[in-house]
Amino acid sequence: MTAEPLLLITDDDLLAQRWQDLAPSPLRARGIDGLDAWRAAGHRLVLVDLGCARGGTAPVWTRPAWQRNASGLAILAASSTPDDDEGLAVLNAGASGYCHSHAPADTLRQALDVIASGELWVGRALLSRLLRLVDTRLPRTGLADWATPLTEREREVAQLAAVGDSNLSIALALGITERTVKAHLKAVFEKLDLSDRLQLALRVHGVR
Amino acid sequence: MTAEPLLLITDDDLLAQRWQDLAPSPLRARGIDGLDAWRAAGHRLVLVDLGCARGGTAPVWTRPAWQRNASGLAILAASSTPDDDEGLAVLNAGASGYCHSHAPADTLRQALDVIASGELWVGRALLSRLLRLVDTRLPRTGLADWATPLTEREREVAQLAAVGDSNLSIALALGITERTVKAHLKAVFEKLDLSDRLQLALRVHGVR
DNA sequence: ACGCCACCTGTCCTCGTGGACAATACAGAA
DNA sequence: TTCTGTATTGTCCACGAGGACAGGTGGCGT
Repeated sequence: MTAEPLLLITDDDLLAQRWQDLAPSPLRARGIDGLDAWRAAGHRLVLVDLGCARGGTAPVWTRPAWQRNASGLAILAASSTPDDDEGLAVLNAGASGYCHSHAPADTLRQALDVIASGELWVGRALLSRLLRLVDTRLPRTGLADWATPLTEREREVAQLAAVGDSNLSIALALGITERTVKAHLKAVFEKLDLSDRLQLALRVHGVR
Repeated sequence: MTAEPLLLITDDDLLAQRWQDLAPSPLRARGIDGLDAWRAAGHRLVLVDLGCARGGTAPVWTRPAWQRNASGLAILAASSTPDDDEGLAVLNAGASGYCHSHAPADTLRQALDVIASGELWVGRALLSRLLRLVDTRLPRTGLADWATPLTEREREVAQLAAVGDSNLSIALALGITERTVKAHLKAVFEKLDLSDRLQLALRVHGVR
């Protein structure tokens, strides 16, 4: 539960006080440059107030310090005036989450837990808007392509293999023998004319 | 922490067993009709396996029992063969979350926590795809992302490995020894915290 | 009843992969 | 000049993957 070291970035003293209890003993920085040192220290979890010097200067997520480190960090971006477009921009810039900076402590803590575990966190409002947007202009084919020649079971096995699961873990997940997994995968490889699971992963995930 | 009563809906006994530890003493139902009684009892939290009678019949989320109750419940829909379109459909049908039915227990528990608190849960893979779909300008971030901590040579090797080349063919392509390729890849795995070339391929190609 | 197919399992065997342990050469920085 | 980082190569080893055999069950349609 947010046991990981947390870095708070805001130049708003009141906000810093509100955030103080989110983790055992969070560190405080006023500028985004603290990111470099934070990452160098081997830490990942960051809560940054987008209100930091917003007026006038370029948005925080376009600064060098952000660009350099966003990839390796789990950054929860918080805004006191949440706005869907800002959320999209900051998420696309590598942040792991976007929320209201004055959200309840429980909500913030949960969001931090989620991004600390490697997932993404997007609030109800923005997320449901995303869903509505995508729903209107439905994506393209998707599944029917690689999955069509496969049986149900082969699809399941292929799906798991394509995200890097080993034969054994697939077997345990599906309650069958490792040998059987191999048999299914062999059929998958033949049907899709693939050489190994890496090629399968590329095919399943639409690479090329 | 998922203290709320939880209803498991699946006709897969193995899955039910895997899910048994998600909450103190979860209830089990084999069909979606249990939803009515569950809501009548004043409960909200549900984990439903979309594999329930999928073949042939209409998708679970179009059945009457679902339509009647989805709004008042916090439903986490799980699929053994996750597919973006299915995810979108089920979320638009009122589910609060969509995930892989064989996801690690910790992940499932976290997802349940999130939807129990009234938020929505969408896995990293689907969510990042949503973001990409909505915001069409995304190229720069993806490129320098995984490559930043790597040296020039490591990047070259990683690039080739990520499209399925064997160590030997990479060696031939770069005019070095297979052993050297291994050394570079070892460094790549360490720097990017990856276990093998399949994970590398997924990272390089922006999956998750 | 017979054949087809999906699903499941077993034992070998070969090979690529990734890690451990070790070493050389060369660049630029302190 | 020493030191650190990059690039290079070597041997040995354990493990998983995939192929090549060779089966077993149950459903389903002709």
